[in-house]
Amino acid sequence: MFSKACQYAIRATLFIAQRSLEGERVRLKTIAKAIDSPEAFTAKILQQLARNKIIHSIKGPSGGFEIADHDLDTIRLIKIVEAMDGDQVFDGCGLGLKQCNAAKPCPVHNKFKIIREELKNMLVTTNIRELATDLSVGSTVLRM
Amino acid sequence: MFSKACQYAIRATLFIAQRSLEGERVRLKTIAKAIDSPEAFTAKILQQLARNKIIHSIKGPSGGFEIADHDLDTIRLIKIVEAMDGDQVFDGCGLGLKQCNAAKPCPVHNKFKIIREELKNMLVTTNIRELATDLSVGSTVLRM
DNA sequence: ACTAAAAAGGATAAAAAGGTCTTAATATCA
DNA sequence: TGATATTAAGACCTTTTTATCCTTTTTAGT
Repeated sequence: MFSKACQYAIRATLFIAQRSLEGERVRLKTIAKAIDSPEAFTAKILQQLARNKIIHSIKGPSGGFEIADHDLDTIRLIKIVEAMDGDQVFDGCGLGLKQCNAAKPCPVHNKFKIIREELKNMLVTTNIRELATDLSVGSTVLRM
Repeated sequence: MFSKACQYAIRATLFIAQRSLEGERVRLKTIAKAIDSPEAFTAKILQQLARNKIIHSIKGPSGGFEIADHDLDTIRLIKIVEAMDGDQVFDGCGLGLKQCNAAKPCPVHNKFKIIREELKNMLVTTNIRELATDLSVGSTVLRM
């Protein structure tokens, strides 16, 4: 469904969010260990998230990554997915047909449409605070 | 959502099905042109579909590909998707977590679950005759 | 100012996906 | 039976994705 980079990005964002709720800033190494991802690759992903204003990065000793409290409410899952994978997940034809649209639908157009719309809706309505809070309450882990 | 190979596979299968409805057998070249896919790559995909008993291949002059009439009803979209992409599309965690399940769900588990189930349900209930018939009735094309 | 700790960025490598080409196998038909 | 048309199969190439490594930049603390 999503690229590996996108999956790491969501896991990393949730972990940072959870720590940000507690007022803590986290370093790359900590994040990579926590979400069980390759450290160097994760660094690239965090850069991309920072460029897209999804997380905030601080250089230097005692630096790291954090998410401002008010961003926890405004940042939705879709923002992460779009930053990493673009929008071809929910837009575009399920069969890869460029000319497929409501006026000239491919045979599975309408069947896919419903699912894509639900997926998009879910991503648009889910914010980071909600997920991070769930994460803190439950015993769930972001590792593999 | 699906790999390119899977998209080509669905398009090819639908095209073959449509022709099979008319009692016609189609050659690789015809298929590749009809669905606008690279010929050599399509050949490989057709082999895979044949090995998975989704289509039937006939060698030699006047050979080609076809789908037996009764198969048009029994073959569902999911069979194609599973043959090409495996089952990680609807099974497996949206965040790539191996340990994620209902007992120990990741934060987005339940949100994804609904969508995955609907996707799977759609693929399980959609058969090839239905789609091929739609294709014949409408003016829609399988090309890009 | 100096040092150490952190992220940023560039170059490169490995793996997977996407795609091509050549040869073999098989079937038809003169 | 032999020539030919067609798919099958596997080797090979290309591009994209995933991943690593090394150097540079920034910054806090001393």
